[in-house]
Amino acid sequence: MTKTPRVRFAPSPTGPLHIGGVRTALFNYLFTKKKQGTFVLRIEDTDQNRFVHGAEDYITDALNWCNIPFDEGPGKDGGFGPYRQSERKHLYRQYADELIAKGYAYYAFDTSEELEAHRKNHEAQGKTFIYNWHNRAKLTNSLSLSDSETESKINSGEPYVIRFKSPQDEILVLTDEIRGEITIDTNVLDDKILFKSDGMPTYHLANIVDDHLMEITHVIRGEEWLPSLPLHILLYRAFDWESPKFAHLPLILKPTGKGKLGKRDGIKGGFPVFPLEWKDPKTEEIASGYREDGYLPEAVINMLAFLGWNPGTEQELFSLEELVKEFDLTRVNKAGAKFDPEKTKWFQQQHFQNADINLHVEQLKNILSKKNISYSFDLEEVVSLIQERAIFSNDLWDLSSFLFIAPSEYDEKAVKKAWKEDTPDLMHELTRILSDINNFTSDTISNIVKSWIKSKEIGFGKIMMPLRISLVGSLQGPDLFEIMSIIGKNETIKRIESTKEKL
RNA sequence: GCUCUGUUCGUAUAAUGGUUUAGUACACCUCACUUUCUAUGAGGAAAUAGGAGUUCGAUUCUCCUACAGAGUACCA
Repeated sequence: MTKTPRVRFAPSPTGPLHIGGVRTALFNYLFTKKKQGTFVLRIEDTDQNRFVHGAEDYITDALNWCNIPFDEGPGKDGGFGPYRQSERKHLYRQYADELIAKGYAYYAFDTSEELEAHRKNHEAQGKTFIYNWHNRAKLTNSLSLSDSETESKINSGEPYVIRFKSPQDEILVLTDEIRGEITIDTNVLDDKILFKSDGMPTYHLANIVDDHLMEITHVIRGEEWLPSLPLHILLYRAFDWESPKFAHLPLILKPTGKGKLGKRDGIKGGFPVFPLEWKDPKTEEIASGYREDGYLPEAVINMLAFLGWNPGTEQELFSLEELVKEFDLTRVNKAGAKFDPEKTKWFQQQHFQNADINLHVEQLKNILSKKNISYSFDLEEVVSLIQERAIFSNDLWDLSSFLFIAPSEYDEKAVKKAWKEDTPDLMHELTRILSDINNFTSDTISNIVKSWIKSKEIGFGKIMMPLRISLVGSLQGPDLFEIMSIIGKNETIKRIESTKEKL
């Protein structure tokens, strides 16, 4: 009997959460929800220098918008709080001390400058400087110094860090849920700092302590953490704690070129890399977000889920519930995936088409009231007319604005193509025909107008194109007869006549 | 440099030690539909990085090479 999982998403509040982070959160969510487990949000703010105001709110807002809210986290205590590492500061020191007492860690007094000099020195000789068994006896630490020397240095207030004493001559075989076995020689590991001279733990210590204390069963995180896995496993061993299972997700790469997806790629490619819009508090710079660009959260989630995962069937369109049901960590890919903005748009289009029409009616209503536009149409009719050509909610307005506002300018190319010498006369005749129609529905208009055109033995384009220009302003848009029935007889005739005058 | 990880059409991916002419989707091209622009439908082109080995048989397993990514901070 396996216990219900507890997973955590542990971002640091150094800026807006980008879609790679959202995907990590999503995979955690899907994994744990499939087994009725718990999704914990933990804020890793041990580096006070990089703290960005508003970033934490952004993270929770983004998760909520995506419909993957956390069960436990800041403001939602589940008995394992607090959930910000800055608020757990007092906890970590004792664990570092425990490791020292057990001989798994030691004090080190080397300054950053000294270490930097060593690195440069080694580099010049073509070697790599690693702070570990190889040379720690030659450096300034509690292993090379006598106990009294160490004590006096500490008592005199000299700054120090606590380092992990990584073992010598050991081959570690680690298991990753996605990648399988990973082999590593401990001799290439360095003695990572666990506790900084500013009194804060580093990521590694805080992470292991918190995962243990919060009873995390599965650590699902980005591939960039894979190189730290040996250290983390070693730490669990040193504490004599049961280690959670680990899964490292493939990275999301730039759509073109090399490297992982970054903020600049979005600007360059004209697509958002953030779920929500973000305004940098310092530079006032605005980074666009999927929400503000009109994407549905379902579409973003669906797209993200398919970056590095697939259900093994040919189904591509999934609701969140379906994803929860189908998700399986073993079906996650190992290789990094290039991000595809086009495919994202396709997911959006599909979800937009499948969405409830009332949602679109509401959206359009909001847009209209924002623009202060009064109308007398049935908006549901308007939406059903244009829905199939819309991808984003803003398209709803772009595609229907001509219904609400008569065209005042006409597309030049269209006019040149369609407005000929005999057009005014034909249009005049058309208005007379239209005005005689009593039942002004699209079917009736269509029948009457079409048979009139046929009887005149001229091409459809001769009538339909100038008519479209009159009603729409350009040679675009949905079915003309539907348009006429929505805007009504009077408006239709009015538009034809005013166009005739202007052209 | 060193360590780890990875490599199937342009992109995301499926499949299996043999029933595969390697499937699907996006993008691309062609055609159809249409009064126009979309949308839609039908069709097309397009891939197992290279080399060796194991095997009756490898895209699938092993090794080497190449390439790519990540890590290599008192950042997470």
